Amino acid sequence: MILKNIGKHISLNPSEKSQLLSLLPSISVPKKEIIIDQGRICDTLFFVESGSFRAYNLNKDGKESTIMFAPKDWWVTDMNSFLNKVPSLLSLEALENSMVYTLSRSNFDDLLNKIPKLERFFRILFQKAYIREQLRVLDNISLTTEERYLNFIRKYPDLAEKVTQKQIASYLGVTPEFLSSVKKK
Amino acid sequence: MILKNIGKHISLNPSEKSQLLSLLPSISVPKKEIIIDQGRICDTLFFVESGSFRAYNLNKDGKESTIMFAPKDWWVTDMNSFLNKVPSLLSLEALENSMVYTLSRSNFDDLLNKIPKLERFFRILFQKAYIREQLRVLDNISLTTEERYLNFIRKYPDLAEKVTQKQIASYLGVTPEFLSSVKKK
DNA sequence: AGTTGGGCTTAAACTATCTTAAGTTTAAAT
DNA sequence: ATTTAAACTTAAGATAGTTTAAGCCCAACT
Repeated sequence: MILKNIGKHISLNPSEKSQLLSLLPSISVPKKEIIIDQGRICDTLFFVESGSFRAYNLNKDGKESTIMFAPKDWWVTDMNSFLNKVPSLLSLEALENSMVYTLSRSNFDDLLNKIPKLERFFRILFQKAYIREQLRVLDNISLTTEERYLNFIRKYPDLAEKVTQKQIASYLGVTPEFLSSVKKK
Repeated sequence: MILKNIGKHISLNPSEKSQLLSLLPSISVPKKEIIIDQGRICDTLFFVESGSFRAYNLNKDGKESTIMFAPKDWWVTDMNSFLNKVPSLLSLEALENSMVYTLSRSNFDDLLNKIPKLERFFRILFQKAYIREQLRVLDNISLTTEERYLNFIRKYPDLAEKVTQKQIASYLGVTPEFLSSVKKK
């Protein structure tokens, strides 16, 4: 699945494929396990082969904000921590039993040097990630909670069934109580 | 300035530099001129050599939302429109008399093929843009208007003086009246 | 079977933010 | 310099969202 994901944007020969896979050990993650800890430096980039994850931030008052969901076939990490070696702002938790490939920061750097085509792959990946986040910002500053909720279930219908409403509320930036009242309308 | 900007992440030889510059005509843009029109496909990537810009979206009710500011030394476009050839969601307007380099989509593709090192440059550029937008999303869903306003003037002190409060309010996602009352506190 | 805890709903009281509208200040244009 | 339009402020009343608290349902544990 990870090769197919990369194959969407670039094509690798068999030797490059095996080289890549050798630097990407996979691990299985049971439901509720946390693979990125807020406050620690995160030096691993993950690819979700199966299952799904939720990334959330906990503020000083204990309020939880869901930064992103990572369903299968997604790359995920705290990119700021991964790139700049600063403490992570988020924790990443498995929503269900999952399988991920792990790419360490040093292997990431090595891979980009050994297989320069991967620069293009990640360039496109981050370009799309940037677009996605920018659209989310626009949603956040211009739409009502109801519109954002409808957008969410339209864009991620599968996720919407898998996660709790409390988590959806914290993704939208409202309380679960208010989301509940919005849904009733 | 644009060569210095690129030099932050990769190094180009003189021939590459001249090849690059030959594909990046520069234009001067008078204050208030619009160089990206919401609704039209945007096939140009801009680099702000001097001056500054504001990108905003206008919704059906005429409400304006500021998606981003682009001060000098920034790359800017409607990335979704540029990459996917869909109508632009934003208009880009000069805040003052400015100078920009323009890179067309076809020259962009050509350059990346001719100078593969640029893949790395843009990979890093988009990686940082993604991080920035993700932090802004977290701000939007977890902070109060007051906190977001203070963050804004702390992160962009120069911009905060150059733009109107109406524009800052529409960047934060609140009305100018409310921002005014927040400032009074 | 009984208990515990989490997630969902409802409701009341409270706070944040919007809308509208008026008055004032600032900046642009003549 | 005068005029005009836009930006900023203020304030009152409306709507959106939070907080707290209670109750219900369902799954997990004892």
